Amino acid sequence: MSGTTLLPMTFAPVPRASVSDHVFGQLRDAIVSGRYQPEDTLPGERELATAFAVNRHAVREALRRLQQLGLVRVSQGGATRVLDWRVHAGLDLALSLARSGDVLPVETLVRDMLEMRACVGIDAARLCAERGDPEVTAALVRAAEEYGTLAPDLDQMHDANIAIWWLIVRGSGNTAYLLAFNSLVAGTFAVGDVPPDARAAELLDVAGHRRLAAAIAAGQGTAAAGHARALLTAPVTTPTTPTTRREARA
Amino acid sequence: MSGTTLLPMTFAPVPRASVSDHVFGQLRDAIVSGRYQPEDTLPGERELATAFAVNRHAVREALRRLQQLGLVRVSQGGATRVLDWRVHAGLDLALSLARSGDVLPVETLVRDMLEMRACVGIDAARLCAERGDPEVTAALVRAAEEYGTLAPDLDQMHDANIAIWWLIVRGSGNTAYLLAFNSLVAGTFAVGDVPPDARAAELLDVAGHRRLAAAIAAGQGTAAAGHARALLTAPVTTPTTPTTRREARA
DNA sequence: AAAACCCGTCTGGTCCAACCAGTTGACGAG
DNA sequence: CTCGTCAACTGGTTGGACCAGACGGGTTTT
Repeated sequence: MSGTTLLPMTFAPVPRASVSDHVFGQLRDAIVSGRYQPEDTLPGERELATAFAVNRHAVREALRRLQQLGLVRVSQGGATRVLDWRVHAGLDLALSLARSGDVLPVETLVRDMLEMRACVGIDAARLCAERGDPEVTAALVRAAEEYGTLAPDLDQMHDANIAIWWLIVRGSGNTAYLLAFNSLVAGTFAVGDVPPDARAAELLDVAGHRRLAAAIAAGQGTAAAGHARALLTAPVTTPTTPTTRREARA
Repeated sequence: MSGTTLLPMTFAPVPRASVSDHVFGQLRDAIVSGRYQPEDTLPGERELATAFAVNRHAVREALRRLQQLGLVRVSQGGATRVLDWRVHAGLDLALSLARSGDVLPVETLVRDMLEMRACVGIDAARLCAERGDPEVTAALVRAAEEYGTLAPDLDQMHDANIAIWWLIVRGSGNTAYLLAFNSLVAGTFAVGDVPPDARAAELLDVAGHRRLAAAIAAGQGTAAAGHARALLTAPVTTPTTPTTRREARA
């Protein structure tokens, strides 16, 4: 317990990207940004290896990840072809899309993810109320109680908020919702500066979260959905100074 | 055109899985089925390589894919640890979950995916009506027209149905919806025998799809959402022999 | 001339062997 | 007992070699 020197917690662990991570990132950006069009043939592995100045194995590992994401289709003997990510990529791509922001405007992607969060969250709240495990709902009420104690600190509230919604999604018993929730959380984290201030109003609405938890614990699906809607649709409909924040692209 | 012998189209291309695909599949199943618990340490790469009787690179490529899915966390120097997929995996895992059905009951997963499809589809229809590109809505009306001509053939209707919904989701302008839709479609395909008969009622409702397309083309968001709900919630609410099928948990 | 075939050469797939680079933990010096 | 050191892990990277499937152009056949 002693011996650990106190450090400012503003330090983030230095990201140590491996060689194949770099290759993956560059190829991913090149594909999602359209520099490689669908059905284009990627350069051969050996050629890519020399171009990136890395070993061929590193290129192969990167290609495997791209294949897993649905960005390329590799076939022995034939060339590796680029797929249309709008057709073949799954929600996990949102994370990658967020990281390399030059694909489509970051704020559009954020809006999309918030919309989806609302859509899924509302239904998850309803389902959690209707078929939620008493244990989970109890934990939810408890979490909603403790949520208020973090009142001013938005960062802590953000984490606690995610924990609350994780309980709700988990309690809905819908695995697809759970996985989609994870994808959205990861994507939101990746985009970094998500909530300008619209999220703040939602996060600070302690009473709203408490009402939501109560409705779920009471098994009132419709009421729970209503409270969830009140919480989740606010950021989407509130434009928050429309035509500002458009820099960071030059 | 000549020379190609006529073949019954019931033949499916033989799946040629590479070595790393096998390794990936086995490790994935071992993890999602719980044979490896979260925080467990996976055997070393060299050990896995000898266990699978393959080269270490094949193991590494498989591990990269698992990492991409959010199933493991690898760190140089330290051991590769198993992550809790319910926390770290994204919606793309649904496909893997469907493939190795021993994780959770297949029909539960199908129900979850249908629920999510309804949730997303309804909102996408509303958004497509409200902010859909005229080109897309026109194509949608056209697709809905042609949809009826495939009347009896359920397989063709299934494909055409996916095409229609792809247009709607695309027209909604929400990239997250689009990616989630792709994940769900892939997962549904992977599960194979999706629609017992509940889907049939939905697929055969040609008029319903036409109404939906018309509402979207007219820009009537609420009406579109209503028609979408009518189409999409039927399979979910229809229990198909209610209190049966509850086994597969012992 | 047109169709069928064959084979060189390209692609990715797999393997072996070695070494680099962090992490961990046990062991010995203080 | 504490602390530094170091050996023994772990994954990360490299090079080279060979196998297997696909493609394309040239040759043969019709």
